Amino acid sequence: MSPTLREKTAIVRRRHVLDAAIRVFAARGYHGATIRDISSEAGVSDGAIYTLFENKAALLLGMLDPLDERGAPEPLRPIDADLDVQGFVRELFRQRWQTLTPETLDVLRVVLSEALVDPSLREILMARVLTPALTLPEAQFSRFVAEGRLRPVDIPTLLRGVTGVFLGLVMLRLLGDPQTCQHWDDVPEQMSALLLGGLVPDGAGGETHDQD
Amino acid sequence: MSPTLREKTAIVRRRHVLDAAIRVFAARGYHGATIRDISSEAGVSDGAIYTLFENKAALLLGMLDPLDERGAPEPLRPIDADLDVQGFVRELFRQRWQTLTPETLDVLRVVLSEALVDPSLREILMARVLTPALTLPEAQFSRFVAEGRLRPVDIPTLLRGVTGVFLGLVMLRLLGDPQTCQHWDDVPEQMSALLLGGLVPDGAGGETHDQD
Amino acid sequence: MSPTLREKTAIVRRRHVLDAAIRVFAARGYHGATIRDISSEAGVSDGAIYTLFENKAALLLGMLDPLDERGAPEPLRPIDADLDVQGFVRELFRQRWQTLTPETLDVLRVVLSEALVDPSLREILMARVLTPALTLPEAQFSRFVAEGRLRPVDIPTLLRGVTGVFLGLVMLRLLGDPQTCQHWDDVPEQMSALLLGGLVPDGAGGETHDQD
Amino acid sequence: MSPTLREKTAIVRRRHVLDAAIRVFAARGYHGATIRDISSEAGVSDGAIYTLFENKAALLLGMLDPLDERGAPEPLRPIDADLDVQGFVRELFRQRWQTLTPETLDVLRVVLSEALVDPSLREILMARVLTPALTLPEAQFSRFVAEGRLRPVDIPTLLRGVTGVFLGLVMLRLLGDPQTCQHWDDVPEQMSALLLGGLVPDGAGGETHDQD
DNA sequence: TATGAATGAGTATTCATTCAT
DNA sequence: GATGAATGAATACTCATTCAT
Repeated sequence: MSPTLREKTAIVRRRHVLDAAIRVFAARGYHGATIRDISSEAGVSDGAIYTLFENKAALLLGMLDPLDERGAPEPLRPIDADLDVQGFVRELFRQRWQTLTPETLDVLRVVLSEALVDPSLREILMARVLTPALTLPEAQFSRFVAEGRLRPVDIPTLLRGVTGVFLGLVMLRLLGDPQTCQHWDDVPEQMSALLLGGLVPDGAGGETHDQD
Repeated sequence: MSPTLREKTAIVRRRHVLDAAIRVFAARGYHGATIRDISSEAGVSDGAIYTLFENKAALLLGMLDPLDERGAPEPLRPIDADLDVQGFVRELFRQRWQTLTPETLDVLRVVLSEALVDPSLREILMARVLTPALTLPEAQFSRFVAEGRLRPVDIPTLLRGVTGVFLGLVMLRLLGDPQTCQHWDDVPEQMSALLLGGLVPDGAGGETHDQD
Repeated sequence: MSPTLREKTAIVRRRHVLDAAIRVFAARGYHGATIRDISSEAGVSDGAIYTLFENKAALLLGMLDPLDERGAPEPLRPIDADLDVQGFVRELFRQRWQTLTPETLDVLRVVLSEALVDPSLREILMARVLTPALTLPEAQFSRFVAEGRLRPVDIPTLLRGVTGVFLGLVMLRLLGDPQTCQHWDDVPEQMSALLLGGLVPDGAGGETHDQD
Repeated sequence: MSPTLREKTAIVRRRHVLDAAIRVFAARGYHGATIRDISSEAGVSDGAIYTLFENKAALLLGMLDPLDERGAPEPLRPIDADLDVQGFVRELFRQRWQTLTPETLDVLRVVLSEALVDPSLREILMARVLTPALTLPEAQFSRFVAEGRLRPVDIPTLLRGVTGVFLGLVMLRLLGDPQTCQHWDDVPEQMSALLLGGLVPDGAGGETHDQD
């Protein structure tokens, strides 16, 4: 065992193994990765994994913790109250994009992959990541509508749209769309602009949102 | 049995097994499903699967065929040329939603799950499904821009947005967001309205898309 | 696969594997024996074991079946009704000894070993082997007592004694007592004689069993 | 701490760990019990076990020591020389039964279980427990025969019978025969009576022991 | 000496795939 | 072609043992 590892406390060790697991899972998928793969990548023994995690599935769940730590708090950050709508939406996209570090994208790759076919993981992902993303900004949007600074759209629907764009573009990136990957840093600005201004030029008869 | 009929039988059998595979994969995931599960569901023997498909992975690839058959051709259908922008966008969303039969959603659940962690499947999915979706409507949108009926947005970016919303909402549905599941049939209309009109009321200073 | 094995039906195959398991378990103990050991001994693959038996424990339970087949029926055989006490007891011992083929002794070695520390196996052994041995001869002994041909001993106690001697001598043999192993075939006669006649010579004041 | 006390502590610790091991082995079996189980039960660390015992097997062997201490010395106790046969046999059974404390039964459960399938343990058990039990009373019985107070039976055979009954009834108890468990304290008296008096009433033609 | 975290060899079981019938 | 029993490689997990502190 290297001195570097030795001086690490259990929690650091745990984090170290988790990082290795994220890399390996992202590269081979949850099922394609063996405990041996992960322990090798982390530079520990097979058995050590099991002193830190209950089992292989716990490694997957453990990957969600940093997602909370880094992802969730951000949207909670009180966005400047007298921001205008444009500023708010742009800031929302920007914040969400900021959470998407390479490691977070690796986590999402694996967690989304498994959540699609594992109901229990799905519930956890829903409760810890998606539901916050779908509800926290509700208050702010409601205020904007009340103040007439936003078209009177259905807020939950709006949030599905906003989160949908975010999630969809993450998928496009994870699925390897070259254009999305290449212009990744511009995407939040582009998407907020798209959503804010709409497609139809003013006066072009674009009164299309009085449905519903 | 004539060779033609024999061959036809093979095709029908293949389709039959594929349908069973879709159900089983969707329920247990690709890795959680065994050949035995699938052969039981299809009412054939284990060995029979291997006369119809090279191996387990070929079942997964086979699931993409009907996606082509039903999904891809649709966007190709020449949308009425003198449709206005609103009509075109709405029709685009409607068509894509129409492809999302329960079976297609099952296919997407499994294929997206695997594509996230399997580069080779990713490429195939990209080539056969996503690239068409991201490029075919380009021409029409370009014409709209040229005619001044659409804000002068970057077309590829626009298509990432449109496809992103679509993909993101599919994800929200597959991940079990109750609101998305419940109002599934209203979503295309809501999303096209959102995209077309934008969030900012006319005259509210929403000139936000001159960035880039 | 050898032609010899090939022609065996599943039930014969099962028996074949069970025989191998008995040999291996007897040699290494239940826990010391690996599935690989058994499959090698039987000349089949690891996986084949699991098409014939639920799991390793089922191999152990399966070993009890022949014990029933060969062991239980014997004591049931209607022993000649007008046999005298001496004849009956001798016949009882002889029959029980007959069941103790080398293979049965191997089975007993393993089953007794595990039953001592596994309550569930204990129950099964009790129900299928010991209880019959402890109760079936009750009727005959009762008749002997009623006819005054047997001292008025407590029948259940007597049967514990008879079965105890049997079980104890099996243990002595299994534990390797040289004398017991060497004179194994004489043991039933010796023990029935011992039990029948008692230790104290007639008239030596040996009226010791009027207690109770 | 003086060397003596330190040493004493080690001995006490050893005994303490051994007691814990007996309880755990009896409950889960030798193979079902982990070092962790035992160290937890004893309230020491895993590593501490290995300062007191060479390895797991040494714990098993260690369990035999108290069996010597309590079990073996007893039969050696010079039984009153002018005891009559009945008294001697009864005393023999009583002494053996006295050694069967609950803890001794736990030890026997585990040791017999393992000895059945482990030749090396078998030899040790034979040398330290069974051989003494099978030979020590020989002298006394020989004298009785010489004095004509005992039928002229083969002494080694007689001792197999006596020890066999003992061992067999211990097995019946350990295997959970309800009757044996319930009347456990009466068993020595019953069995000595049975052996002493025989089954056949005097004068009923029970001259059955002139075999051999 | 005691600790208990780390080690890694060992194993029951699964399951994609084959192939004799 | 169809069958399904047999194959055996692959793998998560356990636990006796060690050793740095």
